[in-house]
Amino acid sequence: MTDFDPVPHPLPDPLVDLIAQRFRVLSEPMRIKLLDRLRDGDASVTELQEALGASQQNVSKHLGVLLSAAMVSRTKHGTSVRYAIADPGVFTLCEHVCGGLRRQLSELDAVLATEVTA
Amino acid sequence: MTDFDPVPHPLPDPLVDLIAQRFRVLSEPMRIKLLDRLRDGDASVTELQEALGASQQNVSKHLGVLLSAAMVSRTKHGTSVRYAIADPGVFTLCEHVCGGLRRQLSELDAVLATEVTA
DNA sequence: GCGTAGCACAACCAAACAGTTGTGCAATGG
DNA sequence: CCATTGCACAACTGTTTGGTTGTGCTACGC
Repeated sequence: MTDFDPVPHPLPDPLVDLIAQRFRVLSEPMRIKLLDRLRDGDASVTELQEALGASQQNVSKHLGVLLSAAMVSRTKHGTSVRYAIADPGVFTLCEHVCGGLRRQLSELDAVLATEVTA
Repeated sequence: MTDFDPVPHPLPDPLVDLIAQRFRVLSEPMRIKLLDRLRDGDASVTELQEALGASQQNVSKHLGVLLSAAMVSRTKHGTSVRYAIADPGVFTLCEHVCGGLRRQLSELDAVLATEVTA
């Protein structure tokens, strides 16, 4: 259940589109911030709005995108609505990206170092 | 060198922007296809163009984006230019995305199954 | 040199998208 | 009931961006 077949290669077109679409969902700073905030636990739209300092409509809109991608879950709770992380895998992705960024910085440092040494 | 500090939380704004920017680079099907093709080894613009069935200018443009993100490397080789994967980490990312997609499909199947059983 | 092949750059167009404004709607408290 | 709170939907706007077209530039073969 947790181990999968290797990813096909070359990637079939429909899969390519799905992958790109997934990345696109994560390509907005506000959505990253929302996910990062939800890492502390579920929250209402109002709470997220205050945490990010954005308009209520904008927050709702981005939450809608995340919900469509099934990255968050939506639960009506009285007069309020609580959003929560539905796919913790997104954090793994972010960590890998951060790792990649650090790698690039390290390489840049190395290049600059040799540059100076030379 | 290969193990890093944990990712800070909450994510500082500049880092959020970097992460989102990185994801944005990967949010285009054509760029995913280019990376997938380069997985077989380095290639010239013309080769990539023929492999993807796209225009030369468009391929060059997307390669430029990938190059700016340091995901590919560019090497002049005679009258031709060879592009190659510079950051193999992108494939890890793609695999994680694929894994997430499969998880979602599995869950969907499970839901449908209980739906039928009920 | 001269024509050609390989590639990148700039200008343009159309589509997608983020953000705001305005509004509708459901649930709660008085 | 009625006003208020919490949220989502729709329309609009400015910006971004993917793709095309046109062009310049560099390296090679003749």
